[in-house]
Amino acid sequence: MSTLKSSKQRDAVLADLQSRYDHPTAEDIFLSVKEVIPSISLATVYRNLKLLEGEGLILKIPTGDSDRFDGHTHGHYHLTCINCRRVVDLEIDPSVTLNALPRDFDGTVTSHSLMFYGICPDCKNSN
Amino acid sequence: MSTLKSSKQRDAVLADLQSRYDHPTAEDIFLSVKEVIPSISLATVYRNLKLLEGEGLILKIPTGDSDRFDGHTHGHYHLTCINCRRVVDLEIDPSVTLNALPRDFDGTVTSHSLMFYGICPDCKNSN
DNA sequence: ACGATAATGATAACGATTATCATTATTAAA
DNA sequence: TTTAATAATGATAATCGTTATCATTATCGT
Repeated sequence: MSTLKSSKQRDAVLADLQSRYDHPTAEDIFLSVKEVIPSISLATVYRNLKLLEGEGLILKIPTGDSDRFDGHTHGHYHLTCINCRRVVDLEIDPSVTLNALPRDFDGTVTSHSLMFYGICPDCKNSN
Repeated sequence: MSTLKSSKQRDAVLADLQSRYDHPTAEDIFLSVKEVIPSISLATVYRNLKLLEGEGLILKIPTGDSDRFDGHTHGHYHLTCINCRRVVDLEIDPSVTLNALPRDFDGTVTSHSLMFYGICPDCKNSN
């Protein structure tokens, strides 16, 4: 299979993502990295975001509208603001139980959704 | 403001969603409801999914690819299969803590993400 | 029935993301 | 250090999911 070769564009995308604590879209990252590498193409940003996600170096956050990305992969959670559509970090004590998840913090929580990723029973049993 | 009028198309979309336990895309629902109302348009399905979601009668599940929908709004969770891309239900004891979320059930869990919805601190403080 | 307007079906338009392709950069080996 | 193989790039076309438009039809209170 193909082996990864280094590129300054990919390094710059990763560096940008690791330096910020908002949750930018691909377009946001493109505009930001463009200041450092003016010739970079939006397609290159998308390509490298996908590669970096595959490497486990960044996280893709599906939101219903444009995907957001996060350069910090340690366990933490997010809140999507239903007013401004921003995605902000939310630190939660991991000893809290599901039925006691925050309804209230510095902002206001109205609901939550929990998605697991893995192998479904059907796929697991048909190998 | 505008008041909702009943329509058999909307009723059919809701009935379809409430009768099934997979997590169909808008296209899936379109094909299924088409068997009952052959003249229905894909646009009508999208329109009504949005209306029903606004009414709180169904749930939209963002997944990174096409959105999925769920006609069962009681508290339960989902697993996205990274192999077949299906979304399946996952019942979890609500007394479990975040740091003890399942790594294992009938299938296999490799990771999870928790998204909250509400008002972010900035929006809350600038009203 | 009637009038106001919400809902429909058909389809064009849109925005986000991916594919294509000719060119350039990286890498390991000669 | 050339060279050959191939991964990565930039530009842009294509795709795909979803939304907007618009003329027509259905619903509902009067």
